[in-house]
Amino acid sequence: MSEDSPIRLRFAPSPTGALHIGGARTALYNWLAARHGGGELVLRIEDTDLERSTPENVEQILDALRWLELDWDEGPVSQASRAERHAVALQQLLHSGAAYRDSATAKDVEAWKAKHGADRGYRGEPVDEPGAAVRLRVPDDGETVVDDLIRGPVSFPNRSYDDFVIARGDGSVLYNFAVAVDDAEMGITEVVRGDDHLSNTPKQLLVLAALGHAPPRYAHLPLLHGPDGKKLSKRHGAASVQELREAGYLPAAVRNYLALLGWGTDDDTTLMSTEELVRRFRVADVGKSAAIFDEKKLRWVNGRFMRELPLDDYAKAVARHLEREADAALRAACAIAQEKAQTLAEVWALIRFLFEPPVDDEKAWRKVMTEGALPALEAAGAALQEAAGFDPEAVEIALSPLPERLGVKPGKVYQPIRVAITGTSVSPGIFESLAALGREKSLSRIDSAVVRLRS
RNA sequence: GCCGCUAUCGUCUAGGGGACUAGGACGCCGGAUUCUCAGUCCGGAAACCGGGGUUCGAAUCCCCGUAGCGGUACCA
Repeated sequence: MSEDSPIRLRFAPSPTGALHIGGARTALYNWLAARHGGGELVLRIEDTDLERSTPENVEQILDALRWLELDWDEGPVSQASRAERHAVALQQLLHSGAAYRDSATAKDVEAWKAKHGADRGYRGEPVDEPGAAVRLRVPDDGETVVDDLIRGPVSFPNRSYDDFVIARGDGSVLYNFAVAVDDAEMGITEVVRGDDHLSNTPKQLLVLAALGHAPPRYAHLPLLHGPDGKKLSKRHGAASVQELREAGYLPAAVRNYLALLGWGTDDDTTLMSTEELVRRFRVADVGKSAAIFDEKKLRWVNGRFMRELPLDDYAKAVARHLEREADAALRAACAIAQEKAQTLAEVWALIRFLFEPPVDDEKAWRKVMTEGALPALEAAGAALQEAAGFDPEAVEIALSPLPERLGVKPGKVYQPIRVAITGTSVSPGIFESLAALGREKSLSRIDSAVVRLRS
């Protein structure tokens, strides 16, 4: 392994829909490996599958990568756009005899296997039909070894592989062929991708060998599973990057959490800046077993990142998520809520009362507005009316003598106030909340509550 | 069926023959912070898939089994 020559990696998603969390992690690992090693990252879109590869799907993936703040040095290169290069390589194999045309259908292959045994790959007969599919000749003996950076050498018996199709009858080329050609011609030195490609790698190695190309180094990442141990999918909640964004997670937190899924530091560090991730990440240190995506831990990581954000950045992130202006009012609101939310989506419930009338939470009202509530609110209103100022300290000075004076526990005073000004029983600190609301609105909301209690 | 990968607390992991009475983190449970919720702090329960080897000694190495996952398309 030469550390001296610059490495070149690629992230090569197929645009069949939104970018999945698994795909996002693969992108992240490629990005971290490239940045760590001072190498280059190429973005290649595997769009040789005609129907499913729509421009919308491609845009969705680019969008997700941009949101994650994972940049690339080259591309996006459309694999389909390299069709001419693929055709040249295909001709080369046809001429050398490494590949041949075969008219066998899937059914024929099945029948062949029924006859020859399931442990033996299909071997066809060359035909002289221009419209027949092209298969690569696979040796009957020996084995093909994938020297995996994560798993070590993994060998596959050649005879268990079919002479697989590398080009359709119409001349369009198939995945395992296109990938091998592209990786070689684009000068990729490390292929970091999902485990689901491990069994396909020998085919790519065979193509590379037939073409006379040296193979890149491979690293196959363990797959990501949902909480039920099955492959991650829509039914597991937030399964795509888009959903993560909508759920109010911070890109930096997502990067941190995703990095930890399958990779850990030997000193148990959990929270890391992206710079630290880049500095410490090594593909060879990635674990071998599948990991389960646990949104609870992501929430915790996200909460930590949110609390550490400078107020300005915090307000901007909240504003973007709420699609509002990051104005002074929002900043002030964020200031009292920052310690309490784990996701951007949770912030609004905490600060809503500053922008809209109290919410209608009947349950909270019934629970809090009991006998002692009326006198408490009347006393609070009077005290706030006379308060020397209306910053949190002044509000506290005005209110703190009330519990003792009324002979009740503090909660009996503060909770009714909370419900009166916010409509519900959960909010930021009561003094901060009152101060942020302002004297006028605070008094009028307390008044309204008093009126309602009297009726 | 065939080929392959994987297997430490519920989850993410540390561990690469003796330092392991198996460590950390999330989550969970309990306590504290006497304004809610959250946060923070303290404490607790919780794991080496099973069976054989190798070795003075195995979570660590080997084999078998079991389970999970992946591949096996003229999909990517």
